[in-house]
Amino acid sequence: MIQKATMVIEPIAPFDLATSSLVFIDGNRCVRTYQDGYFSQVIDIGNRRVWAKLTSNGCINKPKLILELYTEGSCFSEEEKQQAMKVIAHIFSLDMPLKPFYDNVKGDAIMSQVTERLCGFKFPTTPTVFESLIDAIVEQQISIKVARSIEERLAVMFGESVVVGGEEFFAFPSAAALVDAGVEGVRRAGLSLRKAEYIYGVAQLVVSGGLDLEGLKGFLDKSVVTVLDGIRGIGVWTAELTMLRGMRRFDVLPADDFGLRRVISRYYCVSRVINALEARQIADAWGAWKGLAAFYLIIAEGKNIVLGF
DNA sequence: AGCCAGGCTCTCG
DNA sequence: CGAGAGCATGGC
Repeated sequence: MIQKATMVIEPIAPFDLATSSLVFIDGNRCVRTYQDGYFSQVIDIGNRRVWAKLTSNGCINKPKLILELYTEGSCFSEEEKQQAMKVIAHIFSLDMPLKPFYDNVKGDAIMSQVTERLCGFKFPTTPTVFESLIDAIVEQQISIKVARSIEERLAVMFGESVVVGGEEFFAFPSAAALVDAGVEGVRRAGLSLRKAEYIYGVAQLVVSGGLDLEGLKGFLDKSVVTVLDGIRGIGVWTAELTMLRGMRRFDVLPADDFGLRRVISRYYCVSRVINALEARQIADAWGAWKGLAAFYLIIAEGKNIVLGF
């Protein structure tokens, strides 16, 4: 018997689900995707997981979202519904106003145009720090498309599943599941032996209690980098991407990122190759939003937005 | 076909 | 120490 619950969420304006979900387009439907106007993935609501489907029923300046939850089992409690809304609000930072960011970049001719064109874009984050950290390791060096297919494979192979109407959906794997998989198991998702070792190592650290990733949220940026950088397989880039996407620290710029430097240079330096230091200097103008701002450029590039002056 | 992608570690010199 | 090879897969 399929259980269904429907809720309405009213995010702080502006918010645009379509732009914010661009990165999920063409994702594996069994894991996480944005298609036909809805975002979907398995989310954890406490004692169980459910399949969540999110659609927009408003406009950018008066956003309204419809969240549907599906599972087979007992019907949803009020508490579970609240938790589900909380997770969705976390993923899309629905409680974070963009206006201060937009106001802050008004003096930047390029960024002000980009934010105007992409008004309501929020860089999606992950429900847990662990998910971001593992994703960031997967994403080291390889293209985003390759990384995503490996991430989807990890979920299908090792994630808990929810069955809805005969269809199986997969959550991001827990640390314990990755430890159970072993280095060889993790490698079979398409990773190099090296990366499989890194991921297994992190999972083992988490399971053993030697690494409290959620606890790092209380640390200063520098301390988080120091802790994570000390773990095998994790460098500054991986630590910074984890802070940005996993801890919603939108002021962090992963300046070592090749693609990010390329897009900054495309919009700010006539495509001249720049190093991490130059990238950080340019990004300083975006203030406490530099990481988020950088992703505005990436989305702008993806949408092939050409700026006029 | 072969090179490159949102890095990092390990090994040489 | 600094430079350079090696890594897995998919897209071009």
